[in-house]
Amino acid sequence: MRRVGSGAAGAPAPLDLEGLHVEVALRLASLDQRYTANRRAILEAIAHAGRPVTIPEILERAGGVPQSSAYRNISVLCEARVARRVAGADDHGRFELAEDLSGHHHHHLVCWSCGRVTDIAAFPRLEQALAEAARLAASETGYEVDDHRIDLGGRCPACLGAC
Amino acid sequence: MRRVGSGAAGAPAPLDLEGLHVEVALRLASLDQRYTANRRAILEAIAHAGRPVTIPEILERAGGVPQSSAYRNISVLCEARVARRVAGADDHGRFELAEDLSGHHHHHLVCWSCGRVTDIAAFPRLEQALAEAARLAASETGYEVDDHRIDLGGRCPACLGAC
DNA sequence: CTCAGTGCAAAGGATTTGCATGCCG
DNA sequence: CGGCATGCAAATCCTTTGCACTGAG
Repeated sequence: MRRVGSGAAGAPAPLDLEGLHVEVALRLASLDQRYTANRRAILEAIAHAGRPVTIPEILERAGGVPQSSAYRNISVLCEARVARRVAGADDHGRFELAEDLSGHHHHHLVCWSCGRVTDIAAFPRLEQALAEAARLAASETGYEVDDHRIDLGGRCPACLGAC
Repeated sequence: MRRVGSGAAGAPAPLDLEGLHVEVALRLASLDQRYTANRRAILEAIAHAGRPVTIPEILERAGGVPQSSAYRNISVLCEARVARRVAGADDHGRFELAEDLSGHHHHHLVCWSCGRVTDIAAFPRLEQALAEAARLAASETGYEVDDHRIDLGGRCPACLGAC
């Protein structure tokens, strides 16, 4: 589990767990939701992964949380804008910490062979061009554009090796 | 490589169905696959949609094709690089014609409220910045990057109205 | 005490697969 | 002919839900 693009090994973005929990509790509270042990476990599993994780991965990392609770709580965390659902190569749910909590805007590098997803840092130039494109697209289509996703696709080193 | 159609910017390029079928047959043949009636029906359904469609939508448009055949054939068409799977707001499969067949590189505008996906034209500046980002990401991660996807997210006019 | 959260099990949907048959090459 | 493609049905897999129970406020 490594992050690409920011910080030293192990502790990339200054993830202040304590502050994180406080903020999460706050956001949950605003929806009249509690910050329970299960939710903490799931939140930490996601926060520590450093890349989008699937439900099975969350279950492994959050040990002891039943599947149904994981699904239910992930859903709550997403509603509270604490987590975010992202799509990988396959059509199975992957989740990551909300960007305003993880502290760094990033995009994804997806291996279309094994489905692995790696975070990559955002590029200012890219963001700028994208913002412009979003404005134009919004005015052309009438959509209210408030988010974007950039995924690069390819094959990861492991899959390249297994060629 | 061939390009089908000659459309001006904005309007969907008029699809040359005949040439399209020839090219598709060719790509299938290279995988020792036949271009059967079902596959034609599915291909045309996708080609005419002008935006990523779900399996149910394909079934409607391709009338008479059984679900299992649709799934199996979509899979084959994707392997043959004739179709492409794209992810929408939910985690259900959406498919579109390969870009080198539809003739215009584009991105997607996804409504996270109703799941609708609208094609939007690509922006040169964005593509350029993206290419640069891809190069850098590849060298940092060891991935072989050969594809990208940009999705803008927001709410479509209909959903904005239903607010 | 009350209500949100929990956990189990069963339900639901989408997607995949086994198998006998049909059709193209 | 031989093998790929087909259709149907059954199997799988991921995800959601119903319901009774537990725990925090």
